[in-house]
Amino acid sequence: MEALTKKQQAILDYMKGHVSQHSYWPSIRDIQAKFRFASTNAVFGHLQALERKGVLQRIPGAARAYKIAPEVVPDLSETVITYEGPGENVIELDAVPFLGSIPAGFPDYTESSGVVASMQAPLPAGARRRPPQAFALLVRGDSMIAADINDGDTVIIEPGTPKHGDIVAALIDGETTLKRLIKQGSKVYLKAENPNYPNLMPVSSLVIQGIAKQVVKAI
Amino acid sequence: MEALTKKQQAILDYMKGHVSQHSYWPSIRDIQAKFRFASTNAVFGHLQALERKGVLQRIPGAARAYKIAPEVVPDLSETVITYEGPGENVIELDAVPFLGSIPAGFPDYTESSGVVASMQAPLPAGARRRPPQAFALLVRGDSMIAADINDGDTVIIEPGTPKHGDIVAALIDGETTLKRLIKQGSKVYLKAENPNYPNLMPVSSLVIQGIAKQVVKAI
DNA sequence: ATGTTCTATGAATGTTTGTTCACTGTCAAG
DNA sequence: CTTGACAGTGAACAAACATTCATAGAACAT
Repeated sequence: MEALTKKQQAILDYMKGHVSQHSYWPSIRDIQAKFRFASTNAVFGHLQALERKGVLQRIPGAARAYKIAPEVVPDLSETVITYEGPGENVIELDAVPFLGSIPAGFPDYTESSGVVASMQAPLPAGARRRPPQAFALLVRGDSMIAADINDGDTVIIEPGTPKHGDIVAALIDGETTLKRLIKQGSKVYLKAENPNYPNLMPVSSLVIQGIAKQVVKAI
Repeated sequence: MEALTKKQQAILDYMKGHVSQHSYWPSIRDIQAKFRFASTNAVFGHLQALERKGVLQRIPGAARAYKIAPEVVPDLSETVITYEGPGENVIELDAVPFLGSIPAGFPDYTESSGVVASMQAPLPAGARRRPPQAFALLVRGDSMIAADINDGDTVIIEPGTPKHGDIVAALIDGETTLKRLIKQGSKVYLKAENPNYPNLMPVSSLVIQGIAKQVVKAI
């Protein structure tokens, strides 16, 4: 499998995030607006590249119609992880499905803050039929650095309803972010664990993907 | 929640099945062709009705873009079911998620054979983020009558790779069917367990949703 | 130096697709 | 008998959308 360029990966990630959040694919113009292209043809070329490299299938002539190759989903079958499940039982997972990368930075401010812009939805479209209860994500960015979650680390995400103080994976504007959840009364904020970033980020409509339960440090 | 008419239910089911199988929504004209309407407006009216009744959300102006209300998913929380899991352990599930109805008949021949045409994809779009490993389906139709699976029964479906002779839930042409899987060499057939129906149904591209593991009889 | 690939702009085209309007028939309630 | 909700035909429109063509700068290997 030919490797993807940074922009191709970012576009693919955005598309996956859009599907996860909205349940339908973005149009070419949606992608164009997201990445601030001046021409739809820029997007078109990237989509062609994604299809040529075998990670995306376009349906000719149809609007907002794509498929994603299931094979793009890697896994952590080689890695043995002790995984703290709900309750007190510790499960030893030898094959936590690995479902992509995730940015810990602010999606829309990434370019000016030096955080890697690439992010990935936790559930690729081709593999969402019967996803596991828990999954692993690769962290990109440094906004969780104060929580000792750094670029390159792997985070185990478990579905569930998060409490105040939990580190959550949340979908905001089609992008997945990793942040600490702050509840103040009825208001919900996301807090980046990096002193260089603004502390509280008010969230109107956020979709919690899951709760970060364990971090596997990069070596 | 206002009740849906038969046709509305069928259209909603077809849309869900289409998303499950193709990963993108059907266009109005796709639905029109499926139900042999002479006018797109027939579909349009039904979609309006589905939205008015709160089970479907349309995105105005956008093509192939819909959302499904998560609340439409009922459950079996009241029912306690002993569920035979993989291996020999028997699990007592008190809340198997209930994900819709399924026809046991032939999707395209239903009108002439008296089988209820309504079917439903096992994973509604609004609830597919983190579906459970096992789920329950309501059986519609009588094509599995010889296997003592009748209209109104509930079947517990478990994901997995089926063997020859297993009763499976399979997606064919956007519709979910419940049939026995027959493997003859490299060829795969689906067999309806009803002497009134043609015995073997050759399948070119079928998507196995899961294997029927247990039947909860209707009372 | 030079061709090639990648990435992008800008404009144009033609199809797909949602949406609207006018009209008809059916069926049950008042 | 009438009214109104429901389901459908048929035609037409306008916006959304994918796609194509012409062009060009940057990076990079030959």
